[in-house]
Amino acid sequence: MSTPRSSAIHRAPALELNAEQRAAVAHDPAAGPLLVVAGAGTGKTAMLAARVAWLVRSGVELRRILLVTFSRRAAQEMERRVGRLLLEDLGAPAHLPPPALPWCGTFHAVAARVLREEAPFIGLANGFTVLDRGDAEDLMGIARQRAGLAEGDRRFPLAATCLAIHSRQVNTQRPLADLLARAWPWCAEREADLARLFEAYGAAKRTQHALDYDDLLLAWWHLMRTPAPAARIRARFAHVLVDELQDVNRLQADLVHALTAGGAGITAVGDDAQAIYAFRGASVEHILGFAGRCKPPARVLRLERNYRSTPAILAASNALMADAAEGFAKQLWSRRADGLRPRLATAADEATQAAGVAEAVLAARETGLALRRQAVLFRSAPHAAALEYELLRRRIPFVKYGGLRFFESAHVKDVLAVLRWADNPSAALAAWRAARLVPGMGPAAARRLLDGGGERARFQPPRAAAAGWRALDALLDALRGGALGWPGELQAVLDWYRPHLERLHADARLRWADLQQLLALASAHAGRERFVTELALDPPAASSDEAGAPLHDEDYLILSTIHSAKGQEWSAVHLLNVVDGCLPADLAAGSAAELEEERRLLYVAMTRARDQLTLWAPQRFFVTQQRGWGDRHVYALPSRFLTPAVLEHFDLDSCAPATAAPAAAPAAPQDAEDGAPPVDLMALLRGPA
DNA sequence: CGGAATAAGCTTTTT
DNA sequence: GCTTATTCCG
Repeated sequence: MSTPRSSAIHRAPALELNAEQRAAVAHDPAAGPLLVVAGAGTGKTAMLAARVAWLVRSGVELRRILLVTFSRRAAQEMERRVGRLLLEDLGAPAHLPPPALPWCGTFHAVAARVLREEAPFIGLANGFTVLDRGDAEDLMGIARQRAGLAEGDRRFPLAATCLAIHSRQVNTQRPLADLLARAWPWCAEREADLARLFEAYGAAKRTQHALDYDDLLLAWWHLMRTPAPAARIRARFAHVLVDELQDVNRLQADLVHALTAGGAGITAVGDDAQAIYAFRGASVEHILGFAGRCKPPARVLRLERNYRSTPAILAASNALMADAAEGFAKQLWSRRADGLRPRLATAADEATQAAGVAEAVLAARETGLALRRQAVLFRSAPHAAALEYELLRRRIPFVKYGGLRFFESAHVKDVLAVLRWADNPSAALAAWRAARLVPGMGPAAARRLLDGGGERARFQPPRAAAAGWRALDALLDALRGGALGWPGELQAVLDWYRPHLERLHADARLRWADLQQLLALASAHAGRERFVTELALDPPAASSDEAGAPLHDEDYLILSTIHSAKGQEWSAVHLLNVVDGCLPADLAAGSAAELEEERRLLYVAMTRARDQLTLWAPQRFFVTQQRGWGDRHVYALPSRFLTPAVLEHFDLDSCAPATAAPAAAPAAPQDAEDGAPPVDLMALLRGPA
């Protein structure tokens, strides 16, 4: 494995901006809106932060600046950077707490805040709850069952699919029939039923005063079309800065324009080459057409000097995008020293790939490159399964972003449901979930409870459930009593839940450990109410992120889906499964547009690397995930995006099969011996794989 | 009515 | 492997 050169590590200058960046930072808002097309690694975040600081310096109050970012992670980063710049401006010592950006967050988080303030004016319950995706799915599932759609000889799409269709419809504002024909052709004949189901779903949300993610945007949008509140909101923000404009959907784009008159005071930033959220209703047309939609048309500036990657990595990335269809033409360049050529490593199979990555990561660490400055990226979460196993076996600590989340596991949801129910007695979903944990309480009894408005006092449990019900009832009373304190309340729920956990799950021990983590996480929050609401909008991004707080003192490797890696950078990047079927993904290779998005995904992944980039291509796969193939393996070809013109920029080599490791083969369960550290196989089996 | 056992379909990416 | 529907038994 090649070694990194420590001298090759550069930081984008935080204070010195280049001419293009300076022009963007100091663009006079009075001269009209501004669009900055900023390529990967061109110091976009530094520029945005500097612009906020510049606005403040020119007399704008912080609370009149709205900064919409794509993820909560990006919002925090922005807050940190702006804070630092403002402190410098003040000449204040760096250890002082930086000033907070009061209006900085995702579209959804900002929407929730705006709606809370405006709720009384638009007939929305002030204490509305926000449904996370799991909640929304459950609710859709209940509506689906109630509507009787599940019966009969024809299958009806699953709750999750229904929700996806509904969400797409809301976010693109297009007719249902259109969407079905395009993306879910096998559901087309159920159009009428789906429409009926969505009605019922909407009604259920209304009676519960609950908003799902899409409703947050939709309600905000309606608000902006109502003169009085719209005027109030517009008056509140003098400047609107929008990051990642290429990943905005129709509703969000409309919101951006609605927030200002003709685009006055808008600064939008994005890169059409990094658009990777079409599946969520995003479309590049919003960035491509942005300037023209503003009155007067927005000024367009480009940032093309890359501060992040070596020319060797940039050349490969540029070559990849040279094959792409249209967009803003740009060619990234860098003044860094050439650096190592990117590497394309072929491996016999995924286990060999995993071993190769682990060895490369360790070798780099030996040369002084900390684990957290390296990352392993992949298209979808299961691709990392073999690697996770290998890292556990070798005791290499890691944190994984994306994929199945901690808060989506059944046991965590159970516990949270009890807390939510205590928090809001009319939270039907929470009650529905929590009540059925009591043995003897089935769907019929739970429905009876809900039909009675969820009122516990007047509910008669089935005789078999009497004792269990009394315990739950007492627990809820205790939670509402407020004498337990926080996180004592959670502790009480856990004590109550433990026997149920053991009754319901064979792997109760592991799940119990998760719940202990939940407890650790909870102590960082102020109280039950805050914990429950904050969790719906901002669940920790990684499975062991905040939950595994002790890990933060140590060094650990980053594993992340490409989507979750957006806006991040690492010195060394490994990209797994750069193979047809994985990248591009089978499911996404249907249309030319989808294929282009897969190409951009590869581009995003490659441009995360500062100094070293390795693409991996295993040749043989055990296809457990695909239907019809059973346990057989399949031979894969390198990704179709690796054309000869692209490969010119790579060094090719093949990774020998793992040396001493029959252990690495996923099909061999007999390797618990040989002095290797005990591996938590169950954790893996329970994981996203 | 409740619940265990069985059968069958379904699996990307995220706020 | 997961969820969901169905079947059968107490």
